[in-house]
Amino acid sequence: MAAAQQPAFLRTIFHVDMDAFFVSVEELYDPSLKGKAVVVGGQRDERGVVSAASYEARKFGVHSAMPLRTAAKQCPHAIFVDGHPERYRECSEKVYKVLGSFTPQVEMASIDEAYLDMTGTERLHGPPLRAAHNLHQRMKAETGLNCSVGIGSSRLIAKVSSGQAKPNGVLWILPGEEAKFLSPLDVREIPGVGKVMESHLHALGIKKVGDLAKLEEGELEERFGKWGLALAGKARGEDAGGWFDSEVAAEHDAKSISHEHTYNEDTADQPQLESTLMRLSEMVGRRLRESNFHARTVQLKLRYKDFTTITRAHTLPNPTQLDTEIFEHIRALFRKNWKKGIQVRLLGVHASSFTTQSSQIDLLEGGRQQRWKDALTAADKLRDKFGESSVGLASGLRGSFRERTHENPAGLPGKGKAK
DNA sequence: TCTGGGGTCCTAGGACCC
DNA sequence: TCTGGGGTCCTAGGACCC
Repeated sequence: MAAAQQPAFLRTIFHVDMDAFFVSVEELYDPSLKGKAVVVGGQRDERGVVSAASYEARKFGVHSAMPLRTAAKQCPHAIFVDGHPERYRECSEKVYKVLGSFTPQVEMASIDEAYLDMTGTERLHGPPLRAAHNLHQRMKAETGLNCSVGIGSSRLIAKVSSGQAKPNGVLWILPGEEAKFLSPLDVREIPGVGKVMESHLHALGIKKVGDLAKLEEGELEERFGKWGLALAGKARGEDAGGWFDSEVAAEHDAKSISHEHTYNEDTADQPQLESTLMRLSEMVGRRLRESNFHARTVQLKLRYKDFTTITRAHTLPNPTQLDTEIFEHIRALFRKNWKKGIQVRLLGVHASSFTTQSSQIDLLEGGRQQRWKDALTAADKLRDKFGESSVGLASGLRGSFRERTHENPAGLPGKGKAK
């Protein structure tokens, strides 16, 4: 019973969503962008998609995930800006600090949105609307950024209402009014309903959340499985199952780490492709070491010119966090699965099935691995100090890496011959 | 339209074990 | 003799989110 999964007490959840976050951060660095059509994510002629668009640009139909070239056609006068992830992370931390001063129960759901469990904070902050308006003001004063706040009795209601409050607004859905609030909205507004689910529902004549709520739970389950059942609960405003059901600010460990690269121009040049895999393996290995994870499974992702995409995984007998080991397996997967001569658009390296320690390695192996780990940790530190380009096991693109790749196929550090 | 990069979760089939 | 089934691990692919 979905209803039985609801907590016995009434919760007050805030969902705080920053308005056009990337664009707003760029405006802090360059105020002349204010009020203009701005597209963040790359230049107008580049391969890539829109990360964020200003409200002015949205008037011309530009939205995130749209190809940059399409955006340029729809809104020729837009200003195109490269993204600056460090800036966004920095601002996100400021946002987190402001939220944390209202309650310790803060969970960043992504770089620009958070859930707050404000249950029982009335004596400190007053009723929800007052708390939300204070928060809203403080956010502007301390970060220079606008946000919208949705308030509800579940994460779902809070999330959907912050969406309805945009831009720069606050919306509180009173307990008991959940179904009434959702009913006139498009099914697409429900988190988890994407393009595919939407068209399935449309095919059944279901356009609004209200149509969904009228349907038998059993029918939804029969048609869409576990998902359909959750959907029935969502139509009533319940956090039906999965992540939505978890407590706000519960700890979640990362489940996977990955890096991928799309070429500006497709290529079938093996040394170039393998050098990219080396670089991606290094990036993944580095992140594993930073979080002290060892991965049991490594996965190659390969996208051809025609966009057909395959993934090939390999599970290791001993978990690893070493660049060279990751690369060794990734390269083997690549050589086994790449159709030689066919142009490649994207490569990716993915690590998962984490353990906190590398399990059971014999002493000799262990000693060798420890020396590797020391060498790599030293390299990580150098990179922190002098930048990404200062240390390369076999990194870089084109020309310069080619010789290195040939003479040092395993990308081994230090002097002497590989092998 | 010509389609990024980083994630999470789900499904489904096959292997293997009991 | 004929016919089981559950559980877990692994892999591949896909929907979805920001």
